Amino acid sequence: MKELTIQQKKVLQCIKFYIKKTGFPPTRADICRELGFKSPNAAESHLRALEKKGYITIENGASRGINLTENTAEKSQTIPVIGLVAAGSPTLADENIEKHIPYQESLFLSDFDYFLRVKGLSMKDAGIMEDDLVAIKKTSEVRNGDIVVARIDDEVTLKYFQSSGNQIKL
Amino acid sequence: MKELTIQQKKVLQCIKFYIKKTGFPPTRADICRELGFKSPNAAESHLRALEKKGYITIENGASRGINLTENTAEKSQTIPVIGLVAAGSPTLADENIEKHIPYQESLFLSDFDYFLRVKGLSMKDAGIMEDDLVAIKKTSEVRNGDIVVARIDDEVTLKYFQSSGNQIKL
DNA sequence: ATTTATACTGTATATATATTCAGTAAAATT
DNA sequence: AATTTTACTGAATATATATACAGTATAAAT
Repeated sequence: MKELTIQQKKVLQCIKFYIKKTGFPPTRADICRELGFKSPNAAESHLRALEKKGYITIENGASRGINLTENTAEKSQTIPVIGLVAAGSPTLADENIEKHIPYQESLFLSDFDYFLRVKGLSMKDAGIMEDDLVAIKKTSEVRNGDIVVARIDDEVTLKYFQSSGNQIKL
Repeated sequence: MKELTIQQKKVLQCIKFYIKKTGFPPTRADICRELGFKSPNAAESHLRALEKKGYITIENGASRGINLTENTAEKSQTIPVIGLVAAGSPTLADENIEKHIPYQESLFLSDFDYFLRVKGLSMKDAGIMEDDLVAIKKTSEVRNGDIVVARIDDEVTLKYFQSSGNQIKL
């Protein structure tokens, strides 16, 4: 992704801050007010630059039609731990988020969205044992041999992904 | 917090859905389009009712100035857990529901209707073990290879779905 | 019995807002 | 050296949008 200039970073920060504060994106005039610009075109130009560089998308014609791109959207500081299945212990099953672990980016090579606690031994051949934590990343591309959180008829389990022609084998 | 009417719930759901989809709140016209209203005042009235009952706040004069209240935004729905019974189809009847567990929409890519607790080891090759929870979605289309909740002679089990011509193989 | 809330249609309008056009000027890129 | 990008001011405008006003009708609350 292309680098941002200092001013563009300020505008992006301004958008994030505004959304956090009000719950909806700013207008051009709002950005001008926050950053001291005197012409709405100053904001407009920066927005188009941010769009061009892939940090935001703009819905043309719509007011406040600014949308942060996925990688731009602010990452939560803590990573939720979710129990995949609740076998046995009913006390733990009462909450599906077991806890939050503070997220330190440097600890992991790749980034991910949440931890999943493994129940059952279905993946023991892959070295994933019961109560292990699995880092899950939401993505749209899958390659053969990947271990995925599979949704079959909208049921959720961990599977190998194997696609051969039309068929998908799990 | 005051109870919402069915229509007001629909409007609130509509707002949530719109924000999730686009990243910013809907206009009155957007709500009308989504829910089939023919007058922007229909949306306006509902919004004012939702504001009065404390589910949203409205910034007067601002376009798309709708903000979900903390209570409204973080309110996690609960989904029922149903035990897989030997005979008869699983229903959402109260006597079949083991418990409700809090459900956070953002954690799963798709939505589903209820959890089913697995009894028996018929699907152990697919990695579905006893006491696992399976997320079930009520649907009318089934594809080959899907795992479905099958009912054969009043017995409910999980099966692979395999259709070849007229025959259905499980 | 009267008031209030719900649930709309339909019209109208002030203004909030995006967006274009015309400039100026410096910095970065080719 | 020429072009593009950055970084704005300032004015103008079409339209997107909130919002008020005038109705109709039913249900719920007081």
